[in-house]
Amino acid sequence: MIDDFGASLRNLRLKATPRRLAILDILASEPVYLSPEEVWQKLKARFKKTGLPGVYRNLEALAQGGVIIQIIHPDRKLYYYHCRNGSHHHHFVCIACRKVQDLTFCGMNEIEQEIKGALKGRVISHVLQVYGLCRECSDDATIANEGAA
Amino acid sequence: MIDDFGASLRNLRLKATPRRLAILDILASEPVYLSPEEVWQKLKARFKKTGLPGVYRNLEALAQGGVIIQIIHPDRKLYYYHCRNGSHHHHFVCIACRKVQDLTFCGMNEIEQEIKGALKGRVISHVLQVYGLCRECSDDATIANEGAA
DNA sequence: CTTCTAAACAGAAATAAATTCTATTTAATA
DNA sequence: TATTAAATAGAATTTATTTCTGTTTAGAAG
Repeated sequence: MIDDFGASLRNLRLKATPRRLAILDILASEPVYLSPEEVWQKLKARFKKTGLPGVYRNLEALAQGGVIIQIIHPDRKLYYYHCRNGSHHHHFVCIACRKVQDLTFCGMNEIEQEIKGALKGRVISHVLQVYGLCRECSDDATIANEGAA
Repeated sequence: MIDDFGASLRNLRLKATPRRLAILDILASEPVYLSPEEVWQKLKARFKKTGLPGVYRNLEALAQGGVIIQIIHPDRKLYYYHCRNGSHHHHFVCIACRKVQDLTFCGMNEIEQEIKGALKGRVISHVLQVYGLCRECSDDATIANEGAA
């Protein structure tokens, strides 16, 4: 299945500009999340003229439209990731290799119950993200530790 | 029950300096989260000489030690909140009045199962935070809407 | 295929949250 | 009370991110 970025953009009333399509292509080709600066570096390989503010603007618009997602990172910088899975879900983020993996469980139903019931509040949005080591990086760490021991 | 900030700090091997205790007192007196800048403003009312870098350093050290918590905010700025509840839990944050309320549900057991099982990864940490309107702000919004209709 | 217009853009400049640095002070321990 | 590592003030700096201005362009309409 090939992603039709043009259609995604049309749905969002965003013009399918070469830079915008390239940014999507760059993100979709990566199994890891990228910083705006990194996206820009890769974009510069495809366009002689291209500015960082445009990258920021595009990433924000695409994330706003749900075509890509923002990664909440402990270092407080922005990162972006293209996620093929369109339905609501959360991510397990490897802090070593930056790989992103989908999670199926999201306890928001229970939490929403609690907020509506006990707190009588209204939920607008939520963030849930799990940090750790993916299988490969976990194995590496084990080997490294064994070597050191 | 009165919080013994001195004991908390001793446990963390942090000196109980007047500024540090005042920062804790300021945060513990607020039902809402504060920015470092706001903490500084309140601290300046108590000390003639006091600098913003010191506030940042203290807030970071205290959050590191778990005496206060960092609020992950959509505006990507840092906020801090003193939470009396020492056990693991998450928060419902009102984006209108900044009030913070404890949540009891945390689906990390299920998620940890999923990560260990299907993904064979290792969990290090997680963030879960819910944004919305608290009961009071929710009521206000309803009244405002009715007035407008 | 042209014309038109709002959106997208480059590049420079600005913003401001957060951090680093150096010299000075101070809390905690003996 | 002497000692010392930690904490601090205040100035300077960093840097991710945003704003601004003039130019270009994608997409719609004719």
